[in-house]
Amino acid sequence: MSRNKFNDLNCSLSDSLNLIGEWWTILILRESFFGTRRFEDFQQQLGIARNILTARLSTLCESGILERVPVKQGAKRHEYQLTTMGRDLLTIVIALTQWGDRWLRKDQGVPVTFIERNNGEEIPKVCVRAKDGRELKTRDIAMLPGSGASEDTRNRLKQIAEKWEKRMQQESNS
Amino acid sequence: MSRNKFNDLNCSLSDSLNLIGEWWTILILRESFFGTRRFEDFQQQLGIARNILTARLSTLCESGILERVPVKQGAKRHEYQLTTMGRDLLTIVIALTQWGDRWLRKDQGVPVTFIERNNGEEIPKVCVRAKDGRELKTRDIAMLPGSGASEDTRNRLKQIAEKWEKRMQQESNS
DNA sequence: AATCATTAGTTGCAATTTGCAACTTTTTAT
DNA sequence: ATAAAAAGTTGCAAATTGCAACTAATGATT
Repeated sequence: MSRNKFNDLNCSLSDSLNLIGEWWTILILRESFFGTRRFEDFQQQLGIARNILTARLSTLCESGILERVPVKQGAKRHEYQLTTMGRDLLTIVIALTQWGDRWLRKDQGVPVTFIERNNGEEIPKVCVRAKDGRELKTRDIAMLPGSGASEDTRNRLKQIAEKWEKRMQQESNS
Repeated sequence: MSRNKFNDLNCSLSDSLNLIGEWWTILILRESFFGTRRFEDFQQQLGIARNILTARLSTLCESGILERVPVKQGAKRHEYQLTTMGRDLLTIVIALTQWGDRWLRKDQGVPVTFIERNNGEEIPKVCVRAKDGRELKTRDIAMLPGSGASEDTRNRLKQIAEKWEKRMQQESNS
């Protein structure tokens, strides 16, 4: 059977993963952020199979994350460039990299450091923050149905909230 | 041939993706953040095949993102709970969800809104920020070799920097 | 203690996906 | 004009995924 494209979950997370959750896709995006634009360069930097690269680049273009741009005026050959939508994935690329740095490189040391180009200051940890900049953890966050919530989503969120209540009570009793 | 476990790229991003980049893994983690702990509940909520769920939960436990905890004192049956390492992935789950909200739900409306549990305020956009809270974009960020950089990494970073210089010059000339 | 339902997996098989390498077709460079 | 590089495409073998049926424990009920 075909790989479920996570559809029925009424969650933007599944939608995102349908577009960028495939093998190689995020590494291709990382290369894009590094300035790589040409098929051959992606292929050599990543060592990805050419047919897979073709497929991924096509999906990324179709979904509006990359766009094909002529190499120069009127040329038929093209480059793959990040769109605004694609550049907005920077957060995710950096967050994943930082997480790997923190948890998988404890001993070996960090391979790459991100700094601000202006002043050379190290980029702080990307994390969920309140308006005032405090880092928020799981238990600081709750969920409400949004404007596009289905009946299913509403029910699920209610369930989750109740379960959470119950757990908090248990904890305070013990 | 086996799926390349992106090894030779000396980048924490590839390491992260090796652990959480597989199909279903991030959705399983989302369920964990929602409070799901039992095999059967993951299975029903996600509709994932049981063998795949088994495989993913095992990988997640082996890599220290989840841990198996007895359901109660001395019970042999267990639950899957996020570790600190796992909870630190909240950033990524929320960032991916928000990205989907922004770019894939323009019309339909957002299914779920994240708020602060304390005060009900909406959670701001997760993004790369400077210390003072400014959102940083791709061009505000540069990379330096870190303490664990291989010779290859150093060379690559040098290349990238040079390429960037060149591009900036071209832009200023035109 | 015996029976039954639930939970948590396992197994086998069919359908997809991936990787590799060789081949084609345009462009670009000399 | 010729050669080399760029950008894919194609065919086939190997690996992964999904499904459904099966098994083995636990927990609940009588």
